[in-house]
Amino acid sequence: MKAENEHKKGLWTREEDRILLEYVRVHGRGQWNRIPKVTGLNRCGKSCRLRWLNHLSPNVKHEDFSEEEEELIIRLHKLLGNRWSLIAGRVPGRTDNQVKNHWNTHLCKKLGINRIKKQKKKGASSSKTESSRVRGRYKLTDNLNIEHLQNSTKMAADQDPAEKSNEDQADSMSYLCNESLLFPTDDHLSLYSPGLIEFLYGHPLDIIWPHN
DNA sequence: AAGTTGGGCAACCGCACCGTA
DNA sequence: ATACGGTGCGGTTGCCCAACT
Repeated sequence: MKAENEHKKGLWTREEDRILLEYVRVHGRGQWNRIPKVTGLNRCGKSCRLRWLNHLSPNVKHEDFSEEEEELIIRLHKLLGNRWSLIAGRVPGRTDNQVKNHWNTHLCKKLGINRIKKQKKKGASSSKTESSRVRGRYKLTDNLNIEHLQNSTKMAADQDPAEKSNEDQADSMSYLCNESLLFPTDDHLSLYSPGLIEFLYGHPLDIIWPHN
């Protein structure tokens, strides 16, 4: 029998939260698998990590999504698809789980997107391993080619804005992201054309554009 | 009032990646 | 080269609760 099966599952109690918070306060983040041994908390490391990232971290916002956040998520989803962690990375204070849930429960409805209805009973997981296996993986360091990104976005920026719509630029970026290129951090935002930034954020950003 | 249904969200699962010994 | 532990990710499940019958 695997040890993981001995760990408690389900919703977290206040006391469990308190123990986990105390652990992180003393030891910092990481080494999640040590938590059961160190604290006696009957949760597996993965569960502890998830609880911290999604709920206990001081960086997590717990209030409802604002209109601005929803608009940003919709724009980012148009660009990136279901890359929830990438999307969440550009929505301050929101986790990938929050973004994913909000998209599936609210935004799909708002946008009139049909989702596959969730299967209520067991036996619905047959496609899970398949979807996990087939899913194209990406990671920040995978095929990272800043020069390629720079050239591509510069090409987009060099075009007459009147001739190239933001949606076209978004399509270009979608292609780049599908090619596993990095969706830029704040440090790399300046690689984007002003038009694309405005498309993503709904308003211009105060950025110095190196290729202007 | 009791039972049923469906939405919302927290949490789990399985897989992939990364670093290191 | 490879085995292994730790971590990250997206899809899915299951619980809770309000609305409905």
